[in-house]
Amino acid sequence: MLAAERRDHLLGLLAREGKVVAKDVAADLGISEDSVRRDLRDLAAEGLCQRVYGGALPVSPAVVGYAARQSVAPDGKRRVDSAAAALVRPGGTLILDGGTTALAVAQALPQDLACTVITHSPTVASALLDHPLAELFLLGGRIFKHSAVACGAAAVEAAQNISADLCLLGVTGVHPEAGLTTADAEEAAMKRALSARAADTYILASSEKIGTASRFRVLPWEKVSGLVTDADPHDAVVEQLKALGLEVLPAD
Amino acid sequence: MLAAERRDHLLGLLAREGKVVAKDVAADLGISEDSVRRDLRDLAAEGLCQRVYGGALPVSPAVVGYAARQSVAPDGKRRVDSAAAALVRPGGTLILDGGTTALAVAQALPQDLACTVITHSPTVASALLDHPLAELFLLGGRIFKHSAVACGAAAVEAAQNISADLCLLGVTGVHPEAGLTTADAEEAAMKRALSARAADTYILASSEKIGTASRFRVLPWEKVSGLVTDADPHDAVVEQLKALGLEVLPAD
DNA sequence: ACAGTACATGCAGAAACGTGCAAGAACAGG
DNA sequence: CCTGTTCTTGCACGTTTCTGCATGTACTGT
Repeated sequence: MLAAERRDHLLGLLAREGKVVAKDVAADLGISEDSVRRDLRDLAAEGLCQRVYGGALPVSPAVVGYAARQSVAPDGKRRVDSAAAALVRPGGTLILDGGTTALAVAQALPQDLACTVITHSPTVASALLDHPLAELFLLGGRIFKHSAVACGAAAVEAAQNISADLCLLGVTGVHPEAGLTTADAEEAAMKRALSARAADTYILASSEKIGTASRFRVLPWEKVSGLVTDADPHDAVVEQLKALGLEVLPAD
Repeated sequence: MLAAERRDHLLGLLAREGKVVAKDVAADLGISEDSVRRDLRDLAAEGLCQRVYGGALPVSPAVVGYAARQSVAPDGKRRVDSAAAALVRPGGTLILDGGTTALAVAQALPQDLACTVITHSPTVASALLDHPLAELFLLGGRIFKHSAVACGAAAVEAAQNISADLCLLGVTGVHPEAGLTTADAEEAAMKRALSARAADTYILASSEKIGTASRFRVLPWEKVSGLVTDADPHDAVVEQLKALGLEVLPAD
């Protein structure tokens, strides 16, 4: 039995039965009470349960959903996505790009945040199906399989009919001179079309993207409001971007 | 054993069993734990799994539940889906509805079948992303979460711009007098719009749907070419449908 | 107040981990 | 066909993490 499994098991018990008794679980799983207690302590530290004498109780349901999702997100991108999710205002409209980082953002949207999400990614849409409050709008078009998003003329046309407060774009390259770049021309055009429909555009860029460039330009810096990244704020490239007047949101 | 094989094996285990224990896999495959760990590390870097102490877990528990649900799909739907998939001709264009049965059809499409699939379901689209030959076109619109498909004016409008050889629709009720019915008016309208764009419309109906009716009429029998079902061909209701001139394709 | 239980902490053995290294396979170029 | 390069794989090593036990403390119910 994996340690992470135990944690899931405990969270499951909390959700299903509304409580956990350390002694019983230890007996059920055939492990020591100490391990159960340690797990519960950790979960409580992350806000996933409320520790009580003898076991643990769930915290408020909305918070659980959110925090539990956080706990299963891969650590690397986790901080970028929650920082990006925090940009979304209650009641606002968000255009969300495709790609793994954007998907992580979708999963990081708090369960108690009511907002409208517009996306051209069936994957992102699927991930948000069980979000209790998010309104979903899907942009159709021909699907580009390698990136799993709708692109092309139809998709760009569909994008013309929407508008939003915020657009979160993933890119493959973030470079001071080359600007924001990606590997496919159609994708680049689609990202441009999405960005044009939002008041503000922020770029999602995990640290390995910083300082690299791909074949096709997506946007010049002037069209971008900011950058969400987990890169070191004192990184040379990041400093250059700040000098360009870009808002850099550190993710930690 | 090829490295790519190992990766597939690991992903398969994750999907089927919901976890991977490095030690066990190493013993099973007769390779070192180091290789397993390296693979898991790589997969985690690509966001395909979550690395934990002792092994790995799927990225999202929801995905597992989903994959597990598929794998234990009742035999009934399985046979309906392959019978329906057989209706698709090489090079043809298929409009595929949303819902679990349609999803099963998507997964039953032979890997060597080149065709175009048009769908308003992000879930179906996601499922076909890894089909090597299928061309995918997504119909956008407001997402109705309970059924996980795009519906409404925008979606209907998007449907006007496409046409296809075959339309496969799932419904919740199949009744000789009431016709084909479903539980939601918007969904019913969307299904009508899809059906209107295809030369032939076939209905996907696992046996429990036969003889029942829901609130909203989707189509009259005249607009339907046939029915794919795993119900007994000599069932009274099925015989009635045949008498109406319907082609009934048995699934076995 | 007292007994019984739950708890935190420290500790030690075991297991898992990351890294560097070397042997071998696969491959490209001559 | 040979050679140099790159990639993969397994092993060894030191490090980190986990787990159960022991100990002393805190809490609960009678």
